[in-house]
Amino acid sequence: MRNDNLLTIHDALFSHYGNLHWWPAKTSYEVMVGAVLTQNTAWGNVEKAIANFGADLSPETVARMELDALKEIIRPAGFFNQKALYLKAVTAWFQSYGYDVRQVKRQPLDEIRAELLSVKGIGQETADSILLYAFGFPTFVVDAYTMRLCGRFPIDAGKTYGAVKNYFQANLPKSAEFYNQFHALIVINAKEHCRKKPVCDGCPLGAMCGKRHEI
DNA sequence: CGCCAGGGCCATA
DNA sequence: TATGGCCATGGC
Repeated sequence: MRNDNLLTIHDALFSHYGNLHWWPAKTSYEVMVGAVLTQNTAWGNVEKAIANFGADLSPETVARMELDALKEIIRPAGFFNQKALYLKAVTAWFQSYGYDVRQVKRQPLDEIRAELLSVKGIGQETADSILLYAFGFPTFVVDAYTMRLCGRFPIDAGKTYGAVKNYFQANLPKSAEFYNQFHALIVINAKEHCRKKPVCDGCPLGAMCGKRHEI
């Protein structure tokens, strides 16, 4: 086995979980909101917050809403004082494109990414999540699950966000669809098996994992 | 009960 | 550049 080959890992996960067609959201804007709300937060809590918006989770609504009202809606997602400000900020950024997904997609990836990183509350992971899952840009998302995977496998992907992201992008087909799918597979497997406290029984990566026998 | 979850900001050295 | 403290809820 070539355990330095990310494709080996991807193929094993894909064989097990199949095509996930992922990120649980109906609209691009909902992806943006979810990306902010899930910062260091369990997705189940994000779902409660999303549900509190009711049928009207639109950028226009959030832009118009009183800050205190927004805080109450997103309270279940935690860190609501900051996240309410973050949602206002990213919504204002989206407004500069007329809330038009097509306008955003027309811009160069590097420019859009730099813009998002300048928005309060949007760090590298949140930016890449929005770029990939809301707008379909080919940029790989490095999250805690990805870092954990790298830590447990005998691969030298680097330590910083940028290093790991570059490693993935250098060793995978440059495709938004592929990045989307692979990251989704990493998340699913991290939740089911590659937890902080590992559940190795039945893990599709099995013997590939360098820490498999050290637990 | 304590631990943890799909981070990011800010102050400090 | 690189740590450390802080933010908050809900599931287990």
